[in-house]
Amino acid sequence: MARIPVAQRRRDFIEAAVEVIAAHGIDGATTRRIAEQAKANVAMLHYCYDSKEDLFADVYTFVAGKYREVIEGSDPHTTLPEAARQILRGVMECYLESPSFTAATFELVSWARRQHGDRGIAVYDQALDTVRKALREASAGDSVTPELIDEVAYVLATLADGFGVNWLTYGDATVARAQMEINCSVLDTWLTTRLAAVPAKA
Amino acid sequence: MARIPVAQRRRDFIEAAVEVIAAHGIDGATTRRIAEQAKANVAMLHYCYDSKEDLFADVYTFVAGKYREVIEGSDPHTTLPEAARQILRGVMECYLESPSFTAATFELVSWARRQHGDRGIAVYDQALDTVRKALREASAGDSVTPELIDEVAYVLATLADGFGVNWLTYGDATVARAQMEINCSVLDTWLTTRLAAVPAKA
DNA sequence: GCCAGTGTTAGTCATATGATCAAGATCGAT
DNA sequence: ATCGATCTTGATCATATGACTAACACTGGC
Repeated sequence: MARIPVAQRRRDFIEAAVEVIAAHGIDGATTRRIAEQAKANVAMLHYCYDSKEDLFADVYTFVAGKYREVIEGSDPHTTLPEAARQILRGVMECYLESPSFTAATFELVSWARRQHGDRGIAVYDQALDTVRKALREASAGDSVTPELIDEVAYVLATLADGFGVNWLTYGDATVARAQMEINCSVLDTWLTTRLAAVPAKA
Repeated sequence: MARIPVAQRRRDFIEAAVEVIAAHGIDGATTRRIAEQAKANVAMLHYCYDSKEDLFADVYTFVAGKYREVIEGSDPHTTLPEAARQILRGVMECYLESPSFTAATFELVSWARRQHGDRGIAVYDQALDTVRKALREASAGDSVTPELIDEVAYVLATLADGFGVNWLTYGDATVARAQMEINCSVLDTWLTTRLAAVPAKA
């Protein structure tokens, strides 16, 4: 009987939950399945968490945290277009790296829309906000309008989401890599044109 | 007691199913809920359809049909960029017009990924294929490589999917309209640059 | 008044769920 | 070696919900 401290067990359950949500959807993510995935047992799950809800709360913060990590990971001392590029690439790379994370996130957001519960929308919202903040910091010098920041953030989200849906649907990493490049070039061409339209608006 | 012929009833059930799938996900789309939404009862559903599966089959073809309709709706005698523009706008307009259809489609595709069952992926696949065909027809004269067609089709899908996710998540039609315009301009700038790179490749 | 198509009520049966418990196993400090 | 705290387990509960059905009731044309 391998004795594992509760803290580690909790982490295991969170990871397992992500995996199960990716594979079976939120509704299919039952305590039994999660326990099995975590190589534990239903009673163990309730030993670590009072309820399924409690576990899921941890899953939300885990997912949100990973987004923050990836988005803030880009170096802050750069230009707006460079920051945008890095964020988009970072997120897509992260999706590519972990299909389960990607799928779980999409399930979460989709589930949040159905329920009125705002936790899942919060994930999307927080991520977008982090993006905006990062973009704002990168373009600190060249007074850029908040509207433009919003626009860039939205385009980033769109390209990342579109990439995610396609990658999840087809599941072919080679194809996905190619499409990652396409998305980057789409962002690039649009950004140059868009920024040229508002040139160094002092 | 309003007597309604079976054919009409079937149509009602299909529409009801779309609504329920949008609101509760595929797993939450139970016969009870669908029947209730269709202002009928479970037994009536089984009077029109042998099984839930049978009804769902009709739902798939309904959704796939709507995509084909929208995509092929654009007039065929035009240029590649114009066709691309029209398709993207058409699809986004269609999403905007019917959130339930949009949500149901995304649920379907997501569900298809989870199951191994290919029916949902088929919807995505068919739609992409229809797009490719439409683009090919539009650019019939100016010998365009199949690779370029694929690329444009993918970008269209990405922008449409990204739009869909955002629109579903926030549900604000005013915002969505603005973002529709942004997506169109993204497509435009990218397409011009992309096509300029391969100028009239005779 | 009959009969085929249409509509309803009230169930059956099977399965899966989240949650909990009592009992045991293991460990670390004393 | 012992003892309390920490982990682990299989079994069980109460309940909800699912798809599907059987048997009966209404309607309207003939």
